[in-house]
Amino acid sequence: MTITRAERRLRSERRILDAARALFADRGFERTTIRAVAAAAGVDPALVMQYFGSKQELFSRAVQAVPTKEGEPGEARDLAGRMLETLGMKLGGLSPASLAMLRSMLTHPEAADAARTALGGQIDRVGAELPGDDARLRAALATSVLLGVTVGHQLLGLDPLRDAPREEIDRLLRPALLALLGERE
Amino acid sequence: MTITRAERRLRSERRILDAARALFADRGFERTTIRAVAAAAGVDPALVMQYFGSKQELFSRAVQAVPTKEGEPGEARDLAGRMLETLGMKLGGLSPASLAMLRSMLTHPEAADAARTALGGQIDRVGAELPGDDARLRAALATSVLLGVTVGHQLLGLDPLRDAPREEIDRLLRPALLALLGERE
DNA sequence: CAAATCGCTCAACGATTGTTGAGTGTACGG
DNA sequence: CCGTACACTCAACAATCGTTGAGCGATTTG
Repeated sequence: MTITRAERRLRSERRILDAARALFADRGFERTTIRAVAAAAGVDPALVMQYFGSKQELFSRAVQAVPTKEGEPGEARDLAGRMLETLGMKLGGLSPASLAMLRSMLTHPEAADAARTALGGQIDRVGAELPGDDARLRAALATSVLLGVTVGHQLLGLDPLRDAPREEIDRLLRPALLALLGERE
Repeated sequence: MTITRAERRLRSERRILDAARALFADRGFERTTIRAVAAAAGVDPALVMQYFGSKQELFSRAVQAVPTKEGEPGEARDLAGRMLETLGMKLGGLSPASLAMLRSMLTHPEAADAARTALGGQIDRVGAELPGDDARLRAALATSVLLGVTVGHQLLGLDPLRDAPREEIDRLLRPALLALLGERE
């Protein structure tokens, strides 16, 4: 029942990271102040600096995705289904870390780099499974399509998307994705 | 050859607006400082305030789209073609005003409102031309699809999209759009 | 031609921000 | 049980930001 010192530290660090993720996710990098993160974590602003060194470093740490365990429940077999899962169009939605990155990707250079890297990885992975010499372009378009729906749904909150059940979105999106990926499968 | 006083004022106002649009478009609202806008326009920061009242008001004015003349050259007849044109996937790309709005839409509340309004209008317009009771959802998805490609292409600069000629993107995107809009036409 | 008007600049204020260094109290190791 | 180490706070600094009010000089007006 006694809480060791190292444990206290880890606990504080996690509370700060959680608060930072939440704030970064719904206000973006610039509008999120270290003081606000500290307040939300019930901690002094100086402690945040002491643990993470700078606001930028805090952001980087907050955005680092918790390693997704391979072979999750819904595990889809076809490429389109896997893509729909990856970008959170199914199941419970995106992680706070991903949302934080997406929220700032248009206005914060480091977030843009992270987004380019993440999306680039997805593009390469999908492109490798497609035939033809426009495979990469098709993959990039398919990834951008899901990015757009995610942005419209999770970040902008477009009414028709917010109101629609996720399976309905999935159902309408799948044929479009298949058309993009080359009509095969 | 003499420049009247009113003319000088209009000229300065336009230079400020142009500079503001350019800076808002590539750094977003928060990272764009009034001092930077003034410097780019060759003017004192106080003048910007005097003309526009506040940074927010400057942003609103800078984002106001120049009224698009109806019936432009490329004038496409089918719905998919018109959508592709509207979101700048064809021709010369988006206006600086639109880019400025899109750049800030995830992090600046007023820009988000503007984006929701603009995209909502497009959704209504497209949805009105579709049959079925999921018309609005289909329209919202189609609009989000183009939003995603625009974001990936113009704002994030994803390599495969940057390198591809616009007609190629158009060619690959059209079947996907048609699949989303209901397979008709 | 005198006076009012107007485009425009200068200098500064107040608030907020990220960041820092000194200090405090308590768990820890010997 | 004592001294060290460490989690944590307090107070402040320096820079930057949006914003303001006074003032200058040229142009317009009567």
